[in-house]
Amino acid sequence: MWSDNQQREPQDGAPDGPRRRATIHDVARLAGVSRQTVSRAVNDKGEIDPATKERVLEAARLLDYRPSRFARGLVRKGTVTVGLVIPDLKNPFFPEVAAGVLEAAEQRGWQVVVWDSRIDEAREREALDVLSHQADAVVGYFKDPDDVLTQHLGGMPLVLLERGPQQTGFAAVGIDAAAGVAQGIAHLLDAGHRRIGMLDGVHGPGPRRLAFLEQVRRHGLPVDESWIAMCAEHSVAGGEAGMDQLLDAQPEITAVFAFNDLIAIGAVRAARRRGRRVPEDLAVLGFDGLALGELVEPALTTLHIDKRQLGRLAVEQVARLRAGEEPMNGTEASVVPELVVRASA
Amino acid sequence: MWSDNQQREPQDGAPDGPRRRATIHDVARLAGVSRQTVSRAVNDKGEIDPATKERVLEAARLLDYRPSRFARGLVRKGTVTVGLVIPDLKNPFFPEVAAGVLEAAEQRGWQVVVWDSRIDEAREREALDVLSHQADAVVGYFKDPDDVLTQHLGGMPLVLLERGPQQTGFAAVGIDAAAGVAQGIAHLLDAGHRRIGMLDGVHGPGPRRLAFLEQVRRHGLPVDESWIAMCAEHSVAGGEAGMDQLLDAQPEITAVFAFNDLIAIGAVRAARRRGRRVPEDLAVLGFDGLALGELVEPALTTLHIDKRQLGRLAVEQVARLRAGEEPMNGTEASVVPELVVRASA
DNA sequence: TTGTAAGCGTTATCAT
DNA sequence: ATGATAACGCTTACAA
Repeated sequence: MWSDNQQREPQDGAPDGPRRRATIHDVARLAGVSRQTVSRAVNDKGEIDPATKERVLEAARLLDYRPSRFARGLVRKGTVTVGLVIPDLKNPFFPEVAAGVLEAAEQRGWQVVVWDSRIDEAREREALDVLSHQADAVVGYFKDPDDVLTQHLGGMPLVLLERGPQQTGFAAVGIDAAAGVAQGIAHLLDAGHRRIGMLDGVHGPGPRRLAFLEQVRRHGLPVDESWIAMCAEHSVAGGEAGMDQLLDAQPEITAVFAFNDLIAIGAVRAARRRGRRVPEDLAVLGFDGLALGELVEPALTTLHIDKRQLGRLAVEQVARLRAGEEPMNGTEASVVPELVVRASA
Repeated sequence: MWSDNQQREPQDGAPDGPRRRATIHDVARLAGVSRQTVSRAVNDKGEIDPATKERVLEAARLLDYRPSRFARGLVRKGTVTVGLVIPDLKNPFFPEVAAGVLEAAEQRGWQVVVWDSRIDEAREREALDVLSHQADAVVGYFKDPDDVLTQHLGGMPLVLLERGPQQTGFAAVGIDAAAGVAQGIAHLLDAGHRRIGMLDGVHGPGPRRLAFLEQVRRHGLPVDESWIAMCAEHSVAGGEAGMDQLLDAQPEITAVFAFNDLIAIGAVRAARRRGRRVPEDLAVLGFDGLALGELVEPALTTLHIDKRQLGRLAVEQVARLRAGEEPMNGTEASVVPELVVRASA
């Protein structure tokens, strides 16, 4: 029987190995119907006898049949998968961005496959290599310049997170650092500070540092490289180390602007460890608006960013790209920080 | 020319709509070669003239051609996608679990599509409905009982997170709450506490509460329902509310064991707000070991869980399931908490 | 080096 | 109500 079906049956060496998955054909055979009928039963379309339907479903159950998503995808269009590349799941900032991406994607019926690049450029590229085969578009944080990205993209649409128009030609969603920092420095100025340092988190002169320098110069405050310390890590530990450095270089500062909240919290800890009271002796201003900032002592004054919105905007850009519309750059699509005054500054 | 190709060209109504994606066929036509040759060029196999290869690649570029992942998946086996369902990306606990899942999945060359169920059982089911069509297995947090899950699984393998053998017949990865709580209560006892309350986070008598009751009774400490308060939310706010409740019901307690760190931090805040010093008047013990616990004041004593490991173990279970091996339950595969003593207790 | 043919597992269309 | 047949877009033999 079925002698024409020269299906290579598994050798049955291992008693319980991962056998070949059952196909619609197998189910049809077992139920004694055509594949079409199986399809109808499984997708419960009408036009099928309840009795045969039950029989088919039973056969499917028996064989542990699940339709191949590939075969389905091939014939039913419209399954969209976007890749999301995040640098560091341990920084509370990024899970919130991810939440925004997931939320917006779900509303459109899209799926999101996530990659944790762990702040490693090689891993960023690796993510692109893989995702360019598995996703319809990618959203994420990348350090590489446009040409390198293009190389690993294989033509797949990309939306960059936190990149301004000067930094990339790709579609992007930015943070209006200038607007944020202006508020922050104004606040420090109001409190009487004239000697303000910065704890930066990136090497090149990124938007936050640039904005800082502009504000500080506009108000005629003293500043040069020694007023800016680099934090190797975007973490509390990184902030502590950076603050130590900064305080060694410029002991006279009365306020610091930190690249992000984690660094700011580290700065507070280092300052206190060195005997300075915060904010009395040293004011600390963060950038992020993490929930965490409310829980530390003193509570962190910070430039709050709507992280979910950042994620949502990115998905919106993907939609534009897919629709063939003109993508926006990180100035046109951006979220603007809002000063939240708490105790630290 | 090509008059046999009755391809329905897009009506070209919208000038820039999302046209039909180019297929390997289109590229072949444009380059004047067979589809096979295109395939060779794109996947850069050998056996192809460098000149034609270049010509093909150019054509592909022109048409913005990207191979269909569905067609590919159909013919090349081995693309594995696992779904990950997480209840709350804003609780720092879960991103770390996710990081573990991502890490282990990546090592196996698997992809992970993530769903945020936002602690909503309806959304959990929805996630299963979708993922049962798009993933090869699912890992995650689910509240529904086994039979409901089965219904939405469509035969797809499932690995439950933080579920013991009494709670599910599915494969699972658990947390050895009993071992953890034993350490915690012993510590409180050592410090002289005899009146210990609990801030629970789930309604039914979950493993943490059960373990708490067992320890407390074993040591002959007083306890009844009034010693346990429910926190509606697993958050700092939830912890504050719960602590208020507990302190109203049992003002005499000198220590609390909290369902998780966020709740514990809320408890500290509520206690202090009500004029109690922590830990002098009231000791607070958390459960999670969030990094955050080191940053609050006083630093949180907690039962630390290796969250990444939890995620890794879950992926390992998926591998077993796929290999047809016997899955483990949440006792066989589990992570055991470790007491980390800091200032709060 | 290149092309032809067969199949991967499904669904849509059109008969029956 | 059910079945045949033709796609869907790609890769892997096998020929040429």
